[in-house]
Amino acid sequence: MATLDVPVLLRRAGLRPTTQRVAVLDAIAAASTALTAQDLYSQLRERGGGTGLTTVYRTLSALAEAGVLDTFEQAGEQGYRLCSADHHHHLVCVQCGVVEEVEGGEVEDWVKRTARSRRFRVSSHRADIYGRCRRCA
Amino acid sequence: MATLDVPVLLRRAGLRPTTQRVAVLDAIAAASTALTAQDLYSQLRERGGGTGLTTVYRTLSALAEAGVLDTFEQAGEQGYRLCSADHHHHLVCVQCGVVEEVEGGEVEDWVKRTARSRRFRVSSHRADIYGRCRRCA
DNA sequence: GTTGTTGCAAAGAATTTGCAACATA
DNA sequence: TATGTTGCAAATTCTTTGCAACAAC
Repeated sequence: MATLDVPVLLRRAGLRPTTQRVAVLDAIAAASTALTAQDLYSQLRERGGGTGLTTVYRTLSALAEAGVLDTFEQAGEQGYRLCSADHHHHLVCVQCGVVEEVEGGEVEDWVKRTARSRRFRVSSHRADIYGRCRRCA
Repeated sequence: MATLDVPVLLRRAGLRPTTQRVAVLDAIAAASTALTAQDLYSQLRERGGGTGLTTVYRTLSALAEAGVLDTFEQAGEQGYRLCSADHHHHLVCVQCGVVEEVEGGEVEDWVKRTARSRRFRVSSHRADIYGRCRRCA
């Protein structure tokens, strides 16, 4: 894994790298699954760092908005996962929750072709695969 | 559009075709966009039919579970849309909300190929395109 | 009659907002 | 110092549950 400079990532997103934000992003970066605001709040709280739930919510929204995090719906809650800057898709393990990024390949052609035939002006698309990962299968 | 027998659809889903359920499914069938439980509740209420919010929620969950409805996340709310029985994907207009079903085409190949290369056992997948429909573009 | 269904009121749960104290550039 | 940030408490909102009355088979 490439070294990750959390403070720089925050600055790039237009956010001051405060102690709390760094703690949130560090925790997300260390995870291989998507985490919810509540997950992060308990996790940070256990580790003693005093970060408020409100701050966790605000940090996550801002980072998702900035494209630093991908979002996933998980049983009525919003999950967040660190992601690469380039466009990508996901392989989500329904058992352990691990999320792997994968390239779109044929999906991108499908999007173009489909949009053209329906005269649809594409602004974005999303394609995810759910199942069991190598370890859980 | 093929004629739609709402009571039969309900029975197939293992639900008694009560007045309230028929009203809910009728309203969904008449819509070209995904509707939330709250949407449906107000709509049915305006039309005078007395259907409780609880019933709307319960009907929607049951129908989604039975595969009669597709679900979409819309700003923290769950949207529901009538769907065909066969596997399909969507074209969602971000302006007017219209949802069109489309076939997967290359997507299906991509899913197989990707899963194989990552040794992933697929249980489902989802691919949706967002943008402006013909009329809104 | 038996079993499924409804809907109110209350409970639950996630998320947002107001605002005064605080930290950073 | 000016502006961005925090976090508590309260408010919002969506959704679920308990339960007694009711409807369908």
